[in-house]
Amino acid sequence: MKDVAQLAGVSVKTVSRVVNGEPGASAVVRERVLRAAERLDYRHNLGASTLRRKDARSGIVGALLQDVGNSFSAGLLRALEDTLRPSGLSVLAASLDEEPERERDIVSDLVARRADGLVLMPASHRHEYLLSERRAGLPLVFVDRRPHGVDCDSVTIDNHLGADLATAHLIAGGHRRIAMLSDLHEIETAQERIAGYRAALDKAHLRFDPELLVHSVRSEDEAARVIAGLLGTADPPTAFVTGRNIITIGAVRALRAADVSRTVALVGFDDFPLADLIEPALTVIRQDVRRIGTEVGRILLDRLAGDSSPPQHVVLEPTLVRRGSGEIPPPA
Amino acid sequence: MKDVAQLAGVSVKTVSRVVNGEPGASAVVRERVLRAAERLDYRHNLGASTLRRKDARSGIVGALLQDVGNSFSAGLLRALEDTLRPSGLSVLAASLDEEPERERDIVSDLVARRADGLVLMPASHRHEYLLSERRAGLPLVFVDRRPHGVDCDSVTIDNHLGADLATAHLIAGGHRRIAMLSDLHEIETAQERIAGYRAALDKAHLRFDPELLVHSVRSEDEAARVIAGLLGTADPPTAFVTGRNIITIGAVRALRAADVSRTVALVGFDDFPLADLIEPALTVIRQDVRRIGTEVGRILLDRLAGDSSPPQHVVLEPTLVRRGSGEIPPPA
DNA sequence: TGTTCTTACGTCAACGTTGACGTAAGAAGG
DNA sequence: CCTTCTTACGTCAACGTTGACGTAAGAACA
Repeated sequence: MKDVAQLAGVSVKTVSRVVNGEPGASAVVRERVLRAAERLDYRHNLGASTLRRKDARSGIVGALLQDVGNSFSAGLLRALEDTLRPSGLSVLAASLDEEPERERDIVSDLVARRADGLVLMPASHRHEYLLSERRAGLPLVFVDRRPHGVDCDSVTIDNHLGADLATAHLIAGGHRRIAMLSDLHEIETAQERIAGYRAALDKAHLRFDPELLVHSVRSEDEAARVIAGLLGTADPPTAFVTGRNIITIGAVRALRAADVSRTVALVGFDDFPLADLIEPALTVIRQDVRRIGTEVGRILLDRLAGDSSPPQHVVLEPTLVRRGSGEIPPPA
Repeated sequence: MKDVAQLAGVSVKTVSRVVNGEPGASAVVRERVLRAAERLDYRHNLGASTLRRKDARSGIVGALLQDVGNSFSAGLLRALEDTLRPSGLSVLAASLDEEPERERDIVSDLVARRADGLVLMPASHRHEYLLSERRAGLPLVFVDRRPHGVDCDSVTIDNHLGADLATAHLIAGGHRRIAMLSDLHEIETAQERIAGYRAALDKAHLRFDPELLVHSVRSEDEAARVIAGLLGTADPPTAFVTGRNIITIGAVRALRAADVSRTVALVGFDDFPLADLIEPALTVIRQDVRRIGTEVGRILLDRLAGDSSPPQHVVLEPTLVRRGSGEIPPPA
């Protein structure tokens, strides 16, 4: 900036004015400054700028997601980006892979970077460590999972309802032995889905069989193995509810492998691209990822605009999408 | 920092030493400083730190991708993140949606943020605007598309080969009327794939029929419409090559709708989750997304470590994955 | 014993920028 | 004509941090 000022024959402050489009610089000077900046390949230093400015917005929002490579996190990231960029915010994305330690590290990095806000799909279960950031006024929006120990905004879906819908749908179709495969038990979302499953059984006065509930299924392969095992029992389930997209995929593979994909029913949690094209088309509980991301972005923007009302907890309702796999009747 | 220093009864410089883990602070003082920092909720200001430091690494790498929500960009982003984070780099991701203007805006934003490097899947066709950044030493790695007008590293796949493989595979299967649907014609990648398609036809001495080549297909729906149209002609194609994942999906839908998914062959460019589960399973040209991302990350890290050798142009070979849809023979 | 080295600090300026404030010259107003 | 206002600048300090350098006290050594 000093060099530009010298070349243009003005003071640094005038260069600053021109660069920031502030008034107080004549057209002639403005032109001269811009040419000098051009000649010297001058680039504004945003870091120095935000350091000096009072309102000091870094223009960065951190998005700590489960895995930016999977369709749920990726879709969320995209919706978030679309909502925030028009306001000049950039999104710094990170994958947590359910590792609480990573979460802490990345949060502290983002705090050190003076991120304007944080979107968190937490890997940890307790969030007291965020209290001081909240006190300092850092906007914080939880997504997909609720905050525990810190009072902040969140956007989640009604997991209980989703699993209930899935299970009840199968029951309505005549099934009485319905197995459920669920994600890591430490994840609250997974627990809620299990609760929804059990609630649907209860409502229908069906006995809960612990054999039919397998939790902490962590991979496609594991899901496939579990299903193969269940199918091999004396009194196998006639339908499955799968608690997460990768589990659903593992389930499809296992049902195919056992050649029962047209005779055993399946309702998956989470929709994904092509779910309607596989055979039979997958009946799923869909969460509107785009909507979730947009809500998160909106809340964040409101907070940044100064909204200091009490934390909101937006709970979106998932919907049942009937496509075939969930409408297979039990054997007569 | 000043406050921490005062509370701990030391100078700011000592606080700085403790915060940065530099030697020259006794255990007692260190402890006192840390406690004071804790008490005051002190957070290190990375912006100020990098401003002052000589080597001034911001720790940010920009990733300008086509759409962080689609599986290709998302997978790339994830691989990139995994490669860069161990070196303390965070990834700032952005979607370009094939809009050159966005690309410029975001690049200039990242330059102003003093990003340590840029990963670019460009929407623009000429890249001279990056010359000054390169001169300034900004590491720049193009991915999926080659740079034009700026000399920098790139990681691409051999698109010509990929389309050639796909087409030749269909020809070897007996097909003689093979249609190709391709992405936006301005995208070089799309042009290369068309060239590969034509080369395969030439090698087999098959006449190129312009009616069978449709470019600038931009959406799933458009792909479906185009295919429906082609199937309705007097001498319809017996096989399709689709130049991109969303086109492939549109094609699957159209073939299903016309009830010819088991009689018309299809080879898609780009693999995606579940491609093996649809019926018939999709034969595709697969690019190893993980590998691409890892290569990009590696090059970037090398450059940041001081490697100033001439730009590398890594070209990875895509592979044909036979699953069924591409092995359907032409009607007798 | 004096000399040199080491350790553990402190002081000060600078990184690139902008807010607060000052000022000179011309315009506007009486 | 003088006064006041406006415009177009310039000066200076400060944002939070760290590099360069200084120094006092004790350790090590001859």
